[in-house]
Amino acid sequence: MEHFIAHTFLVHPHPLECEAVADWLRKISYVELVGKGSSLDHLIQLPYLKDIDVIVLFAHQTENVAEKILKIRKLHPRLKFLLLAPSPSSESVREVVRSGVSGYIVFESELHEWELAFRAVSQGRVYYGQEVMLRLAESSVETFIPEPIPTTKDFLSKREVEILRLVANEYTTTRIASELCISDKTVESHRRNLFQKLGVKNSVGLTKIAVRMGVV
Amino acid sequence: MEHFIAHTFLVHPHPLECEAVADWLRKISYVELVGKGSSLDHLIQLPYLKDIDVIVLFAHQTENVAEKILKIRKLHPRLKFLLLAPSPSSESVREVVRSGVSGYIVFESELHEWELAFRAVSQGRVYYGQEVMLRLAESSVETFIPEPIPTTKDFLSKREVEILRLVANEYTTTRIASELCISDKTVESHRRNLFQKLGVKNSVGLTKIAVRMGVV
DNA sequence: TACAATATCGTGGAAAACCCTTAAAACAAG
DNA sequence: CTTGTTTTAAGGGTTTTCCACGATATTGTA
Repeated sequence: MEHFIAHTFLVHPHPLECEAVADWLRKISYVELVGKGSSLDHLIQLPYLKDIDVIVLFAHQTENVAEKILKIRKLHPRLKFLLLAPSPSSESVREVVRSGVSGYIVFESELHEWELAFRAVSQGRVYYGQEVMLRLAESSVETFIPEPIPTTKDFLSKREVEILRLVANEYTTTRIASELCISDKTVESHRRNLFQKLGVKNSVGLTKIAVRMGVV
Repeated sequence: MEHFIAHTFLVHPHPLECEAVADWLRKISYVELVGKGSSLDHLIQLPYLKDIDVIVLFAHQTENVAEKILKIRKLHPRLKFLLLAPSPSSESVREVVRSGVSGYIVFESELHEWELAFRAVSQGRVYYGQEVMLRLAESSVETFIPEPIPTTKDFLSKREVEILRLVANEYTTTRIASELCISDKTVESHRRNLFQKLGVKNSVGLTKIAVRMGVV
């Protein structure tokens, strides 16, 4: 049982593999595949673009990908991208991440990692594979921390971020309530909504995300 | 009420300030000042060196400090250093941190921050002030993550680290118990010991430390 | 203005976490 | 072989979290 349905669009340059992957995606309970195409260009004139949650993008070279993503994201900032690509170079990884992809893993990733990445992305979090992280680490830290966060923050309301911060600061529900002058029950509601939106099931999960988001 | 007593040695190059700071330290309930000196060199031939928990080190220039610390730590790896120093340069910060100081804050830090740093260090965690972190971020990431961790891990037993990992992975007590084939009560014991050792009061706190330690 | 998202507050109940105390076996180090 | 730490465990509590159902007011925006 999943708490969410991700309306997903698949981009894969090889028709056969595109089809195969599409079928495979359709079998996943929380994925609703709304379309597929061989390149990002086909995507732009789609009428139902704004109903899409996640774009799963297979790219064999990351040359112009970053700017295309940037262009699309400018029109539809809520769109999330999960990029599957070859092991990146330190130079390319930077601009790709800055373009605002929410997830970035290499082709060689295990199914398990794919799952993790997809769930993270479709729930508004970010996920970078080990190889990507390594390259990012070689590049400057400054460009790496701030960029991917906004997606997540936009996804949460102001109040929710506030609650998230306090939860991750070891405040109890009661304490948060009195701090914000609202009812315990309201705090619980927010907390529950956070669970749902972030796809975790308790405060420990929230805390890890809060750390990753940098709200603590 | 504190859960710990930190046997502390103070190093300050200026006699007057050394005396003043020493007195100030003595007033703190969980500090037991076991000695003071004007330089690290005085420290090496101390007979009771291995009964010391924390060395609070005021250093106006960080030139040779790193190697001195390294030398001392080689003989007494359990010794923790809290370094008070001027705002560091990107070059110096790296080697200082690599020398294994557990805490590093600037002279200008507020009392509040001093307290945080001291508690962290004496409990085997690490604490770097904002300024230090910034400089570290400018330097490479790789050199920054791994070094300070071992102190913390030494401080925890193997089993405790294991429990910590599972807690931070959103496992419930019952789940952990069945995973490790031990009683719920045992898991609770470990969890409580972790609270005590790490100076936090719930699993959210543990989680944050686990993330910092890199066990998740 | 109507619709969606957000923020608010509730009941009731089950599960998990947390607190205090005690203590025995296993083990390493001195 | 004693001493300290780790790992194990239990009884008997309180508090907090989490879940499953609501419900109403506010706000922003198409």
